[in-house]
Amino acid sequence: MSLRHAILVTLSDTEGTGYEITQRFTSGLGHFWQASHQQIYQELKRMAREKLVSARAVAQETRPTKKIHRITATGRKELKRWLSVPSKRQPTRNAFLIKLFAAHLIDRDHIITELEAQLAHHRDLLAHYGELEALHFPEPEKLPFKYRCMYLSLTRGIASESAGIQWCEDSLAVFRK
Amino acid sequence: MSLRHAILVTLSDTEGTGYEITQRFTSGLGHFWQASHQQIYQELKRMAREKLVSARAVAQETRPTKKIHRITATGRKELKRWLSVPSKRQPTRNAFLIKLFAAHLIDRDHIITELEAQLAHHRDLLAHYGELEALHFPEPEKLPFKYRCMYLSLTRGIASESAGIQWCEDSLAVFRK
DNA sequence: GGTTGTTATGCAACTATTTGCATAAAGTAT
DNA sequence: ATACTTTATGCAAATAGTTGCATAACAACC
Repeated sequence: MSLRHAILVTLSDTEGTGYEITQRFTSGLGHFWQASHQQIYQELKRMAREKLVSARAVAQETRPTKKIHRITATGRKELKRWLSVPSKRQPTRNAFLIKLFAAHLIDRDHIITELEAQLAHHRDLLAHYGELEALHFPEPEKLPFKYRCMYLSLTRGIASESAGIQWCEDSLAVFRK
Repeated sequence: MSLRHAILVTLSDTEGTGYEITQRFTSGLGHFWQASHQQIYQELKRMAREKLVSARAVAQETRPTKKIHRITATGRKELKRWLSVPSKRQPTRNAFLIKLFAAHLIDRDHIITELEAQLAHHRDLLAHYGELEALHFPEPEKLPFKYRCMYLSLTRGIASESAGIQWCEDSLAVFRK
């Protein structure tokens, strides 16, 4: 049940509508926990029912009425509780590695194409993380503790993608040879 | 729908019961795609209905009757089809990184404990992969193509865990300072 | 003699996620 | 003019995965 906790994290600083939370997921937190707007709206409804967030409707002139969600004291307490208990690990699920495992059943071109796609994706993400780093964390050593933590989660992404790139390049070399 | 394809991969060489397939997942393929026995039994039932596998019951003297599943021609065709189309990537879901992102809300000891747990887990996995490597792939350059592919998927695991260890150690240094 | 582990299967209930659809109005680009 | 994107919400159905339980017999260990 981490989706609700991820939502609580996005709301712990700033209140927001389902739409805004969806955007925060797309740009920031979503790199660690992806969620669609349908999921987020549903979860917000449940969270409101359980008093983890409060919702107030705000009518707008030109745009549809929006519902602004704010974390409650209960929500904050629940977030802290969750942060303090060890989380069990997500099960790994990587379809590409299953394919590679059985790659001898198809021809090399397919594998190379997939490997290239993986490589391109790792490179895109790494470039994106690099931009975030340059933009938000130009001097990481000088950051206050809070941003230092956020920066660390970004470095995790950078490390993963770098390792992924290296592995893809090495593997491509094997198949091209 | 990769579970069924992972099952087809395990059956592409050797037939097996739900129980045996579960074990194969636990030891081998399960490093890329985890699945419980309940899931596997259900999926096998569906796959039998759709003629991707055939099942035959085998009575045993001392043990319960078992159902041996074998991949059919249709199943093999479906596996090849799946292997040849680019797979969309699994959404990332890493609860630990959400926690780290919001780590400033709790005290450092909790974060250090979690980081140590992550580190221990990465080390365990790396050690395990190292054993698999020594056992099954002592001389990777000399492997026939099929085993070369399997070996590559193992090296992916090794690369990921190594990167994870490095990052955990670096991050722990930040928090301990 | 009792507990634990292995072999072997499965149902039922629940939670989580995905996919497809629907509405509605304004802004922006071709 | 027309098409696409953005803002803003949501329902419904389907698929996927988790958790808890149940059965049954033998083998190994203490």
